Amino acid sequence: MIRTDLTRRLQEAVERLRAAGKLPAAAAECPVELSEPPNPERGDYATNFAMVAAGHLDKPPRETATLLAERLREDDAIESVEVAGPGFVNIRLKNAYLARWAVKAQQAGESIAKLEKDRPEKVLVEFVSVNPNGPIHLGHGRGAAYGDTLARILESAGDEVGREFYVNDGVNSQQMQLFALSVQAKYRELLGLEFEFPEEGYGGDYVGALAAQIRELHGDSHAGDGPEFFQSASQKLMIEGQRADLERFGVRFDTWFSEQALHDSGEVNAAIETLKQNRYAYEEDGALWLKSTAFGDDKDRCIVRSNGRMTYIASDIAYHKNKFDRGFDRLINVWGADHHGYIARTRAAIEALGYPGDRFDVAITQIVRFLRDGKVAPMAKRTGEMIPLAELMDEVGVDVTRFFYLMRSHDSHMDFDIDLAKEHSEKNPVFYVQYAHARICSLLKKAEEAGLASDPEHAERLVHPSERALIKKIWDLPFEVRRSADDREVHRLTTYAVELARQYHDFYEKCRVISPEEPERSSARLLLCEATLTTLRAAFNLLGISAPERM
RNA sequence: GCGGACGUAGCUCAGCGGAUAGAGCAUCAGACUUCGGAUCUGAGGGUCGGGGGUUCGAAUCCCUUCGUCCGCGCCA
Repeated sequence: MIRTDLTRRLQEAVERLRAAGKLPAAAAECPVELSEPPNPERGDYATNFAMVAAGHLDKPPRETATLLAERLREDDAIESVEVAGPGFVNIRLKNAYLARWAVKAQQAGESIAKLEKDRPEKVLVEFVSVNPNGPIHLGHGRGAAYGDTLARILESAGDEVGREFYVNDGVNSQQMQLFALSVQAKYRELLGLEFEFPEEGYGGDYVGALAAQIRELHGDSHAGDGPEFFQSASQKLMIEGQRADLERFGVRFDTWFSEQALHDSGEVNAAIETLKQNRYAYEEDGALWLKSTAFGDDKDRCIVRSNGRMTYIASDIAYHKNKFDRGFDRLINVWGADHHGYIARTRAAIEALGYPGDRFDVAITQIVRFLRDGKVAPMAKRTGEMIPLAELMDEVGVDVTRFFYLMRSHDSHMDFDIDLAKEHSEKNPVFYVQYAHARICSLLKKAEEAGLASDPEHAERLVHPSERALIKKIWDLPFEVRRSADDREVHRLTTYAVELARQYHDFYEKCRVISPEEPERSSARLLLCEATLTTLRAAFNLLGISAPERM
């Protein structure tokens, strides 16, 4: 990409200055960083090398900057260089150099977002993992959108990525038993039998609908069955529904990993044995405890209750062991902020089993506050007060919903104004971005009708400031992919998409593309349009939104 | 009380060590009888919650204080 090529040129310039004795040996230690001047009139790129180096080199920044600038002027990619401010070196690139990058972008197509990695990692992203006792609702949407896009970005950045949904289907689970009892009560109610709805049970409308569905599938003969039947039957239906909603949301998992399978295979018991052998499990008050305090947790955690039943932690321990044993180099768990307190104990368990805790990362998505009619709208499965994700997809569409979640940093609290999302959906930035795509499609069609086509031979006709800015912006995509992958900051891609669209609209206003009287310039501009089109598509792909040709 | 996240334009949010702090929405004023006006141009609007520090330089890092939110189960 342009930035890496230019950085290499800067490094070479520093190296040559050092070899010529104009800079001390310590110069090699200083990183060369590329930034952009505040105003494009000052140059295409800038470096603060001289200022960073000042501390190491014992040389005034402007002096170093001047030396560097002189050397850079000899570079065949560089048009001009100026030293500015406290010691910035501003660089203007040659038109011909940028034109070559326009051609490369057009040739690369959507693969412009793909990066090569020297040592690709095998990464497992576990996300959503909603309990099978209710539909996917708006509260889950953020983790779904974030986790999925993170997986797409990591793949694009060169890693091998698995996506996994952990299904809490354990028969030990108190929550699931309570849910099963709630369904059972509704089922009996449907049959006109006596029923006892559990205290604190699941009261949402969907629970009644679920009971009716079970009745339809399995008949009326289960009134006497225990909660096992109802848990198993409801789980199956809930998971099917979750899977369908998520697929519609553009989220597909490689594996749906069953918690109960860990118990059935004996992996949970085996993991507990290992912990005992490693002396990180001990008995007290008739229960079995994980000595997680040995790894920095606040308190030890119960693995097996005094009544002999296992806690969710027991299966969690076996689960993370299982992930590592499947050969993953890195585990990324996407959790909501309400699970923040579980990081320490999970990492402790991993280390107690002898696995590397630093290979376990948790990305926390902050709580979303939903507003409706100007009031906070609760999102609670227990009471059924919630808005299903499917409902929002019905009303505003998948693209708007996904983009909305992805626009904000996963790490910041956000307000989701449901009314605003519905009423002003046309003003959502996603349309701005998609419009750029549709506009190019229609333009290319028109050009074809006029007998004009792109041609790399004339790329050097791209000299207008808007054309130059667009080429640079296009080549920022791989750069943003790299940064987003490294920092797990997925929302940068939405910002990028808006910026790329803006740059295109700007170009479109200022540079007439189809002009038969200037066929060479037209073909150069068409090439740039094609490069923008595929780059937009690459970005949309990462965000999981569609690329409409007409709107 | 302890731990964590967050306080940036009227609203929703970017920026997270660099040169005059940005965008969208909202408000106001404009654009070639249009290669799609779902676009573009401009204006107003800010003690970056408050206070200390670190350094050539802080919205960004550290400390402190106030405010909001989330955790702190032999629930998942």
